[in-house]
Amino acid sequence: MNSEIINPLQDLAGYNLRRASNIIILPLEESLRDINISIVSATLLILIEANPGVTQSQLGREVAIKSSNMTPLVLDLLGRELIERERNDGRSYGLFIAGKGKTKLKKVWRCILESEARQSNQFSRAEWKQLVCLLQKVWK
Amino acid sequence: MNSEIINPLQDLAGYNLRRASNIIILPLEESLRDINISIVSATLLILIEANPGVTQSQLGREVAIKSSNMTPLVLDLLGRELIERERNDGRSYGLFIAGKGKTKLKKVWRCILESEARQSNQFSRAEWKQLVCLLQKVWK
DNA sequence: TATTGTTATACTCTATAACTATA
DNA sequence: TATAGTTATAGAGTATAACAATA
Repeated sequence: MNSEIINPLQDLAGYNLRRASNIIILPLEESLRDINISIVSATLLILIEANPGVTQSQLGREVAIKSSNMTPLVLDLLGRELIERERNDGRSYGLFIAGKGKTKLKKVWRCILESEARQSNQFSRAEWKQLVCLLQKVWK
Repeated sequence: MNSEIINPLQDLAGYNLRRASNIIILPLEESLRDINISIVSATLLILIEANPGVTQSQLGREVAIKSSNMTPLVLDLLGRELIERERNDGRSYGLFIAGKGKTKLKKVWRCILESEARQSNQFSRAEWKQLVCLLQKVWK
């Protein structure tokens, strides 16, 4: 059966945001899976590279991950030698990209930029820019 | 510590879609929680009302829920007497809104329209319409 | 007293596989 | 052989509470 059904949600921004988000995120998650990293861990690597010495709690605030959930994520990245950490003081660490992490990041960025390109080429450059601009206005 | 960190993802459409989606969905989920229903179940109620007699598999195709995950959702709605179902043939059911479901749907729609209004009033009507239009172009 | 990080735990959402019965 | 629905199970992702060490 392929009959379409009526969807009263289809003109709501919230619903369309969710669908559009999924249509971009899910294939990206799949291509990241091929290089053996989750989208969350990939995000952490990118933020650590851009902010050498960042702490777990700073990362958590930026991407809305609670400290109790951050711990296993960071331990996993440490165990895979993608990042390193140094004591700042008695209670916090500074996080840094390790050698293997730099290699992984190149692959991560390739996946992300391919994902972005895949979507954006059905839009004019002006449309794409405005989409990003409107989205930022929604959440900022 | 409140120092902002650098985020190289902030101009990517995928990242902004996810952030924007969350900023709308999370408060909506909270207001739906107050009336004791999840966003997924609320979506199902709305689709069942708009398509009386719809089957579980049709619903699943529309909102990308696998049949194995649909079963407990439908059983829950049946158990709470929000929907009813009738045998179509030996293997499928038609789903219908029950009396309690109609009452629940009024509350659900109030939550959804409030959520939509909360967000849209920082945009001009033209901007909002274009946002929805661009989002539909992303996923359709 | 507030902050950083850890541990343990639970709940939701989603994914897979094996199954039944029906078309 | 394909479809509709069920069951069981496992994995993410996220939530809370309690805790130790430190500022």
